[in-house]
Amino acid sequence: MRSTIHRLVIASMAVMSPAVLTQLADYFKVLSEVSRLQVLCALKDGAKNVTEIMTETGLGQANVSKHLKILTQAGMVRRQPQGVQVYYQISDPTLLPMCEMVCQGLQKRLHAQLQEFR
Amino acid sequence: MRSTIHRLVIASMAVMSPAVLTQLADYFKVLSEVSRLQVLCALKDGAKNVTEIMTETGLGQANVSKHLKILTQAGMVRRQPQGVQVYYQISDPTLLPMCEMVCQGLQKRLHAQLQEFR
DNA sequence: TGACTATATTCTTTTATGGTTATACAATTA
DNA sequence: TAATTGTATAACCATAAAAGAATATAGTCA
Repeated sequence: MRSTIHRLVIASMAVMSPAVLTQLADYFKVLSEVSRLQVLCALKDGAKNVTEIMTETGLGQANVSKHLKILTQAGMVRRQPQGVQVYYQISDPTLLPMCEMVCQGLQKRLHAQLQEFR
Repeated sequence: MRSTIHRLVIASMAVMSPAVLTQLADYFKVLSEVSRLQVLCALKDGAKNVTEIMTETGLGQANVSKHLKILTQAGMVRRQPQGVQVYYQISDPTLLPMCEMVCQGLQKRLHAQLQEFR
């Protein structure tokens, strides 16, 4: 039997207009690049400035700056200038739980595939 | 104070290898296209064949077929041939709850932005 | 003001992908 | 077997975007 939350989810998906789907797609597109996920991981436990993010991720300066702009515009990170430096931190509280949810799903799927070899 | 689940999530993000990030990015990339979200919405309450999906989404035949292949390879939908027709249905149970979670986040963000005008 | 550092932006190249058209393949029926 | 219907694939074009190099901007200090 389907849980209440599951039925609610289905109901909400039923009424998704093209505009909402576009926003959803845009959100996922931001997360569909390894470099941006690396940047988010670098910010997992607090604010960092651009240089720190560069060294932690190994990405180039222009690259990091561009990705940070995309993440900021998507509302996922918050920008905080401090003198010459600019600190960024994750601002979207649903972001990490969602990534965790997806990872668990991927893990389960691999586990199921593994079972088929036995 | 941070909740337990939040700390667990942070802990798991901390150990994400490039390989895992790549898988995550690939997963999100599949969901980053409006057409594919439309297809998933068309399947929200049960299996449909390709023709039915075409009429519900308004997408072309080749287009739908390609998107369904991508969704299938990503493990999000399951393929079931029935004679000449091929039925597809959502196979990833975390998919709809995750979309719902993101939509609520987007909604909250817009609501907060709206408050700033008052 | 001038020099220096940190970050942002512009430009270019390259690659990836969505959509369409045409074609191929598979299953059913005459 | 031939014809028809449903689905998949191939080839093409157009667009989008990621990465790097060069340049611009902003803040700090001498």
